[in-house]
Amino acid sequence: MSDDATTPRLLLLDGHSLAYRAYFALPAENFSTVTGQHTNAVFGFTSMLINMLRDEKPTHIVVSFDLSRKSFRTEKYAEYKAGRSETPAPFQGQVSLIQEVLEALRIPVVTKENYEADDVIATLATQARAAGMEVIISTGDRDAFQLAGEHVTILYPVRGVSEVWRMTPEAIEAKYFVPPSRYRDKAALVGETSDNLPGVPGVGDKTAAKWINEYGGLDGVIANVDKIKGKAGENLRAHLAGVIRNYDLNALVCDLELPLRPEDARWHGWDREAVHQLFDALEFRVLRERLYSYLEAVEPEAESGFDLAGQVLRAGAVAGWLAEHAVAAPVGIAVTGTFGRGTGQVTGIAVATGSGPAAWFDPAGLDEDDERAVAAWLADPERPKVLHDAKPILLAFRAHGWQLAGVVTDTALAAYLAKPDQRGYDLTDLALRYLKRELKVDAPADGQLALSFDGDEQDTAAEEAVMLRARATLDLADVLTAELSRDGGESQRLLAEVEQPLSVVLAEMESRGIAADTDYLSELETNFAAEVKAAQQAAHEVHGREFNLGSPKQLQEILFVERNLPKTKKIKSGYTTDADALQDLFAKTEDPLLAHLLRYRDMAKLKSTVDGLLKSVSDDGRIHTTFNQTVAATGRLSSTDPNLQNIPIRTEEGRRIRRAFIVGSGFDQLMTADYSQIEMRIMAHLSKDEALIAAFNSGADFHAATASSVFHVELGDVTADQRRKIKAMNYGLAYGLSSYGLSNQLTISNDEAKGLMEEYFERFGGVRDYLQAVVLQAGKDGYTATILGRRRYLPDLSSDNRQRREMAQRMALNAPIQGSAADIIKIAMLRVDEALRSSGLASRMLLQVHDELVFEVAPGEREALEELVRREMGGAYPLSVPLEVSVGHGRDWNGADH
DNA sequence: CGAACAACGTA
DNA sequence: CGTACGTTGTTCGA
Repeated sequence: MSDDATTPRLLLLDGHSLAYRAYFALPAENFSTVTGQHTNAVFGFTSMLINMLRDEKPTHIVVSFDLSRKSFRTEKYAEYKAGRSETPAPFQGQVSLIQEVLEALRIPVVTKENYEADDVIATLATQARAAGMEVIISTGDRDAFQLAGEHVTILYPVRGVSEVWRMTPEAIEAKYFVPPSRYRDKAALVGETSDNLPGVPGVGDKTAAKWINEYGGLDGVIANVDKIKGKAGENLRAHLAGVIRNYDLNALVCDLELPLRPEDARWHGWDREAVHQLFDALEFRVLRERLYSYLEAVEPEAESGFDLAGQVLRAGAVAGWLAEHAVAAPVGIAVTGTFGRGTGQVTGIAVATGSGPAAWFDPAGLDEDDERAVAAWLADPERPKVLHDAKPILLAFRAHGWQLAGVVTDTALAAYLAKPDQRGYDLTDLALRYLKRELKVDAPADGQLALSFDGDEQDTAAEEAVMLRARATLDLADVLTAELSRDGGESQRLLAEVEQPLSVVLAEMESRGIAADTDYLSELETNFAAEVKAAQQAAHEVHGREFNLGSPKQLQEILFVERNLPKTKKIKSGYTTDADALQDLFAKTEDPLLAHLLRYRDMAKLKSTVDGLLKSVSDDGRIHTTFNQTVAATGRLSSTDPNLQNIPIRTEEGRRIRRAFIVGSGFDQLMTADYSQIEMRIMAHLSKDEALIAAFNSGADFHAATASSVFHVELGDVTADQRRKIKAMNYGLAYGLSSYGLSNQLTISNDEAKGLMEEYFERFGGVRDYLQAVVLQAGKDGYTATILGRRRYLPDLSSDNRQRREMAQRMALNAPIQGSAADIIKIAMLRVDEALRSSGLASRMLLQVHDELVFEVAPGEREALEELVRREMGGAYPLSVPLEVSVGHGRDWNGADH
């Protein structure tokens, strides 16, 4: 029953006692800040506390401290705890620091004049038991053992700060031979050196226990004192007064008047910002990580209510409200509406101030003054705003005719930079995680929200919810800004100087879209559909009956059972039928069904791609993708609805789809500009490998140049096969390629692949050293970083599971390279955008495909645009090798290839 | 009807 | 047993 998750668990700590233990367990000279403050006791105490939070999962916590060395016990017996040495100098001041830690963690501290911490703990433990709570007590003072019971456990620190003994009644009885209820009796007889309470000479735990158990407690021992024989008996009679005094003094007081009841000590979590600042000051790096990783894993407990002075503004009231509340201090903005495809419609706008007032208004219900005021406010870069995921909102505002400027924090982008591996960055989730605030309140309970609106009785729950989101966004910005500042400002700069400005550029690109030739797409669709049908019929004919070629399940049955073909690689549901495997099978068996099947797959894929594109053409004849800025853990963008970053290019038939992306009216042609081998260039830069850098600086074909090095042949003598193999290596390196993988891809033996890799690293040893160093460093830091300091956390690097660990290692190899490439093209996009703006060119940027940018060229601007783009892309970031840009022009995306 | 899986397009 | 994505289609269980 004590495991019942609903039973409240109270953790009681003796602050002084634990701090003192920590002080002697950790060498003071190893724990001090730059200012000379010793922190060993603070560190040890906090470490013990975190462990107990983790292991005991208390719902309620109280820490008690002794107020001074004097107490009612010293009044009774002046020698009590006398003889203790003076408090060591390095311990001075650490208790107050511990209290600061507790304050930041929002853990209450209770003290009582004239009593010791143990008495406070005994009182709270007694009250908590009466209230049905589980109690966990941690103290280095053994007197507390008398409190142990079925629902009261003592954690007694031993050896350093990381080990405690769980002193259950059974453990106490096993160690001292008496139950907790007789612990006082035993302690009175044996004495307690640390309290300066001498016991009976020659009497230890065993003798005392024997007497106690024989006579039924200390009372019985005293009553029968004359019956006890021997030297021990004599000593007992000689020291009986001391024993009685000990018994009197070691009683814990269980009925103190305290300012707080156990029920009031429910732990609602911590002040993230305060912890951040305090741990910064204390220089607790590791401890902070431990605390964060534990506390963030805990299911947050939502705040039940939240004060917000919100009002629904009617037409004519908006201008005034904004003038009063949305001026110099940042406000949070949340909107409702529909978004996507480069546009949007806003149906409601909420604005929340940090001080409390919030408002909601309907953008369709504004009078002329309001409309002007809202437009001026939104467009004013000097009136700061905080939004969650500003891009779609910006697009919806634009559709309304409003410009948006002055976005100081986009909390979605901030949360992404803080933890780029998250599934999503939904405001509701973030509010719960970072603010412990529940936003999904359909019908707020009474008194949760003071909402004043004049006039008509109406349901305002929806408006309240949006205002709460606006406020949460504002509050989230503070927390995330603090979070991103932990690395010395690099992340904050990445946010303010790259991601946030980029979101505006992306919004423009989405808004523009790219012109599509729908007639041509329809024609393609018909063509591919016919090919699909032909391949399907041929397949059915060969096999002699109809079946669903699109069903891997049916396919397995047909291939491996009915046609009895050799088994392929195992997958969860049997054996794979993927293209690689079918190719292999065809090479082995020449079964004509396989050829038709492969043809079917190709055509069906192309057809579905064309179908998707046709469906996504907007009324303006253009396709408006959505660039997602918070999805890829490495820092890349992604493209959805439709995905324009995976339009076929490798096969001739696939390339036909690219011809459907055409130059729009009013423009002359499309231009593409892409970085050549940017990832290998980054590899050269980061690894500082002289040979690799030289290969790039030679200006020759990169794969041929590296192949000539590896195979020790002249550049002109590199064979196509040699180049092909080294090209595969070059690309594979950045992915953590194994010799097995390489042999698979090149269809060569594992030994040959191994030899190839050895030869490669023989010539490019710096690359191998770099890759090893990256994984090692990531293991130490817990994260990788790009050239702009974009982090990716990889906790699995220390996983016990080999598969997970090796996966994390490959991610660690790839993330700095792929991510730095993403950094560079993002900078390039910002530079190009700015240069286009300042040069007054009418040409426009339309798409980004990881290392490629697609432009629409305005009449007569071909040369100027090319020059501008080459300059801005090429100079985006200085590497130790040139950033080469290749450019192509054409009427369509295929023709603009190069 | 949504989740999971397989397959496959891109960099 | 090579990284990062998104989309389509099928299958399966709620």
